Amino acid sequence: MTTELDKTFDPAAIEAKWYSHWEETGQFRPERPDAEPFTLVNPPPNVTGSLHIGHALDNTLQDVVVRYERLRGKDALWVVGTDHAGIATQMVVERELEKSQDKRTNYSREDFVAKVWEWKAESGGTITRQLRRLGCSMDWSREQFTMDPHFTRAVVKVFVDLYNQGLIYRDKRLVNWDVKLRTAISDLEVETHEVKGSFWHFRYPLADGVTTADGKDYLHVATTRPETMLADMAVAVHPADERYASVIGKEIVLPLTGRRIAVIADEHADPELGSGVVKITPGHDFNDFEVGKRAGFAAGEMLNMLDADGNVCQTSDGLVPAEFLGLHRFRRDGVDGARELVVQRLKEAGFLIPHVDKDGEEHDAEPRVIATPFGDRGGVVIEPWLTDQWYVDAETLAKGPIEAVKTGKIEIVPKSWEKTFFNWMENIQPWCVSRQLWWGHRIPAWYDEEGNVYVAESEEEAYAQACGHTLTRDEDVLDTWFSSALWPFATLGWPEQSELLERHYPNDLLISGFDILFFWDARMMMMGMHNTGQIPWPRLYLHGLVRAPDGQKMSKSKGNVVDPLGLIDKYGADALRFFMAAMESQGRDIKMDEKRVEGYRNFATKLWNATRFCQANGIGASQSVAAPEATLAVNKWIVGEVVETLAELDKAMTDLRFDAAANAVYHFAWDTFCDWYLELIKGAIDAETKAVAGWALDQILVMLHPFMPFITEELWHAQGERPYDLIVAKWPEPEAAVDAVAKAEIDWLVDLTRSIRTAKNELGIAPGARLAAWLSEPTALARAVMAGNAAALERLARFSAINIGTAPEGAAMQVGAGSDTFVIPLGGIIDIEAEKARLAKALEASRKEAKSLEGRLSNANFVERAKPEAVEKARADHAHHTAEAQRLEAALTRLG
RNA sequence: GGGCGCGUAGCUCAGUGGUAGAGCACACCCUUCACACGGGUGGGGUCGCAAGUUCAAUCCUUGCCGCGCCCA
Repeated sequence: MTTELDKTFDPAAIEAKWYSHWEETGQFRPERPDAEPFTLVNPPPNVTGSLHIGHALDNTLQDVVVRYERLRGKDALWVVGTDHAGIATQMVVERELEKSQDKRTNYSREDFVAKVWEWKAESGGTITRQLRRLGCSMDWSREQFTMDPHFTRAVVKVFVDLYNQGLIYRDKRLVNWDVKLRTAISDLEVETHEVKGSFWHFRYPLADGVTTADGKDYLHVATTRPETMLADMAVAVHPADERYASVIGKEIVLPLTGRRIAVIADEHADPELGSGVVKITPGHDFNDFEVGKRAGFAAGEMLNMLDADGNVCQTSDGLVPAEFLGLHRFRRDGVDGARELVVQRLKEAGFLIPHVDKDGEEHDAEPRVIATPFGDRGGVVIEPWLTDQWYVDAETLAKGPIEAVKTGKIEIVPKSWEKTFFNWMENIQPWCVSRQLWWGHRIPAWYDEEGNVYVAESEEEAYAQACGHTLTRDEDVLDTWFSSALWPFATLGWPEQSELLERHYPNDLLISGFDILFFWDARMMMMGMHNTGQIPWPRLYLHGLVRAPDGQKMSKSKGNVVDPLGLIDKYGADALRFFMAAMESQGRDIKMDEKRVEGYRNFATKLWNATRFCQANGIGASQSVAAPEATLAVNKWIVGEVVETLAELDKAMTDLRFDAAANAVYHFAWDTFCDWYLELIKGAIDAETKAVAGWALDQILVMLHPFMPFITEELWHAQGERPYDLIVAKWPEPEAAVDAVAKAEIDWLVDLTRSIRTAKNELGIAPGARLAAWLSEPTALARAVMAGNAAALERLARFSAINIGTAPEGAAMQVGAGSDTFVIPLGGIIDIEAEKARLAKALEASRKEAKSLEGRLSNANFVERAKPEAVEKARADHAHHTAEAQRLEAALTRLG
């Protein structure tokens, strides 16, 4: 029994119902112990996050894959969870506190962390609820969080193991310091932007009466960061720069501090740039740090003049004048900082070399565009800062993944990303993994009174190592990406060798945006291969960004973000999902196009109404997975069309061509099934046709289900009693082949129908007019169709009668189908000249084609050297067009 | 500066070594008993420019122009 459907399709009415049904009945991961496993892990969204359009794309693609594999009978597991997102989450909770004039430092670390957990319990589930609205079928019963106890154990073990293997170490070097968030960040979290700045020129006086070769008693240095001169430790010139050969090893008396610093030779100084002299501040510049090391300064000796907030502090030699202490590094909130004061004092003391512009005017500095590093979270200028941090030896860990991608053990789709991947991996820098935050995985390292470090999985073990020393635990936490890098295996229970892990690791595929290729994907490869000895997944699919309609990147500040939930409210989750899949053509960015989402909502409605038609005609749920027996050409034909569509769909899914897969089902459902099959069977729906039509509709529902899970599940049940829900139905197995004879007959019928419609339209005859047709010498094909599909033929072609024989003299319209020509007398109804013009136009087109093909075929080079298939096709096309031209000529002759 | 990618119908995008397709938009027709969130028909492209390879190039090669992204 079918359930009667409403006239209008309302997505909202069915979405919530089916989702909770699936989830409550455990169908996102049915028990399939004997089935082949299929595993996908979801890039864990930030626990602070809410669903944006990028998540909608990413998760739709994953859900399409998972539902597809589940329908194909696999033990499909889609791992889901959230990421504790260290900085982001801490910021959210700190902002909450600020609302009541409160702040983090009013609490103990333990109390603050407890507050974060409270926040998570109350507000951390937003995005997971939203993923449900999108219809995503992840296994919520095993939902994970990167700070779950078992996950934390995995993180600690990896840290300790890597430390013991010498792949994690503590080092004093420059880090990217975010002065707003007061933490180190990794180089990936730094974004370089070009900003307008200044370039100042100074005189650095030579000490002890030394002069340069050309008699100057100073060296000319230039800088975009004058404040750092308070911590200058040297001035460098190129060793081969003859201008300065005589002053190498001599000293400078640094203005303001009076510090005596040496002139050193280092290839970092480029003789071509400016004066060829550069100031060296090893404690505040990455290049200078390297120069400083080469000049013999140990990291511990390098001068530091800034505190964690970016304010000036006293250097270890105590030479920074008091008036600078406490000033911010540069102008902030309208208040001048150390930069401005340094320039002012140097100018007053005559050390500033003014910049003369092209109009001859003097300025303190030369305007310049400067590539400046900013923190991606805090948004402030990053300060290279000398601190002790923990580093992962990424270079060593990268070797396995590089090899895996090179040998094809890991395939990156689309392949064009491989070059980018290699370029980054082969030049990878030590990965700074410590963060000066309270929220996160605390680093399992303890220090004794003398500063010796003990790395252990627990405090007890650390004490055991420390032989009676009193220990203090490292204050820092780990980079969030350090833990999410373990996602493919720690979510499955690693380090325990559980059955789950055994079965589902390596995973089968990872789908992510290309923007996290380095942040996450590459690090999963490193951590996965190092810790488990196996690749995390054999395939990595990278998709692009969803852009605003005008092609711009969506951002809150631009105000051009499109809310996926709003689109779901308006058009339904199925429509949004179908849009995402249909637009995803391997890696290209997707421009938001709401009209297109609307179009897919229309598609859903079309399917809804097609089902209503079926119901009204006694077409219900199919009784078998295999195609029913068919004797009628239309039925044989539609079975064959299902077979072909299925092959197309499977091929597309194998290739991860989501657009091709979506379009294959769309085209079959709308064009083939609705526009032709249903029209062909109308008025002649016998038992066989009911069975075949019901089966064909079911195949649409199954094939479409990965893309549009809600409406398909609704219609699946509306069609009658079912042994199981669609979500766990059987993937089509028609056990039938394409019937070439049936196909030829239906193609002929379609061809005829189109020709008649076109002719009527061009001649201004009402489309519904029923006309008698004459066929003088029907082909075998025409006879077969007339015998087997008489009802459909009359219905679609709108014939009142088909007469075999010669048509009576007089005005007539002539239409072709295959090699047959129908003559349709239209005495008095049409303008003969109009019909002649119509035929003449068609004749011209056919002749032109035939001539072009003839030209090609008469070219000996083509016939001899082209592929045989190409020649064969050209011959066939030529024959067809020649015949068509003859047919049209005859038709014109007949009109006189 | 290095790397990657893009430029195909008005718009958004597929595509193939044998002279191009989809959706939307547009024009005209249709209140045909599933659907106007529909049906039918049609117009519209020198496939960025130039040279080369080839019997044949939108598809391959090179250069140029324009646009975007990543890295330094």
